[in-house]
Amino acid sequence: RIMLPLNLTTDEGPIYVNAKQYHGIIRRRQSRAKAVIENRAARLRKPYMHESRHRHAMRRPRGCGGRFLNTKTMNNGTKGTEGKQGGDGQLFRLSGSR
Amino acid sequence: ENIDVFWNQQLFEIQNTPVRKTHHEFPIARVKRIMKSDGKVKLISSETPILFSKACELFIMELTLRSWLHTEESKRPTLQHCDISRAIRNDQLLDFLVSIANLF
Amino acid sequence: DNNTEQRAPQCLVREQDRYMPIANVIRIMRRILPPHAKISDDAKETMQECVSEYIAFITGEANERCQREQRKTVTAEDVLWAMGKLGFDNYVEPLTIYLQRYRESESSDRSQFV
DNA sequence: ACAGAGACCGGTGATTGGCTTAGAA
DNA sequence: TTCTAAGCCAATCACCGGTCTCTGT
Repeated sequence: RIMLPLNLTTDEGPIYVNAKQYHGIIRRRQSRAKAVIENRAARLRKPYMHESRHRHAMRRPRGCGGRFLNTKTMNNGTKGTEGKQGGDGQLFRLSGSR
Repeated sequence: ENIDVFWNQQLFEIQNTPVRKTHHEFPIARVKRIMKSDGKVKLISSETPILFSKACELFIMELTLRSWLHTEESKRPTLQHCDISRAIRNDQLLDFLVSIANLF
Repeated sequence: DNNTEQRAPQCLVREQDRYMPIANVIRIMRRILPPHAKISDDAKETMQECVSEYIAFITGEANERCQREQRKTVTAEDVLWAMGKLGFDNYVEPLTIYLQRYRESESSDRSQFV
């Protein structure tokens, strides 16, 4: 086991690593530090990646359990008088399928 | 140990699964892009990302299994971040991940 | 369409360039977990980051061997060699078999085309 | 001659959130 | 006990793989 050079970015104390991986870990650490400096790499993750897919998901019809539902099986009542019962096969949560 | 039977099982699967049609669990183009993120890499053989795709399957399964052992030890049904961190600290093979999975 | 994707100018490198698709990662994780097992969201993201680091770590070692031998192309043999040198001994034999079987299937496909 | 990069294109599976309640705390 | 968060569903569209030309070895 070999001790890694103390990293200033982390408050962690000495870290000992596998001798076989030591040099590779050092190289990767340098490469990542360089990438952070060049690309301003993201520290936090975005809530979603694509605006179009986000809008698609928001616009899709959902069952009363919040699930996306099959639009083909759904369309029974042509009028909007009662949308809840009938075609919606997902009215209740089935037990054991959280 | 659990890990040993895992590797015997995987070796058996690879030897016995017919590779009729080339179906990969991971997109080859993205494996190649991640490899290229290292600016020093110049050319990449066409079969290298295919090999890496299979290697990623094995790696994810091994790390998930090692993490799950700690999940069971804590009597939880949910594998969470701290289980992966414990798995990384538990084996020297995973030392290369200490930088990215910071927790203790 | 392309303009709508430019919302957060925080990072120049997109997540879809740095990580494997998370749905694929989750599918592989569930393959070895018991059916009743659950996975937290940050565990999924952590596994995603670990896989990327796994590729980059081994690629870096393989590429250094290429540079030492004055070659420009990273081959499958370079990757297998790097895995062995970095201590991933369990991966070498199964992946060697896998590579061998892959090459056999590909050469048989090409001989079929006559 | 060979092998991989890059550009193009058409098909397709990864991405995606509201509700319920399991289960982390 | 309180109340956070993971699974569930499937339709769009960004991306993947296949094919081509071009370049370097």
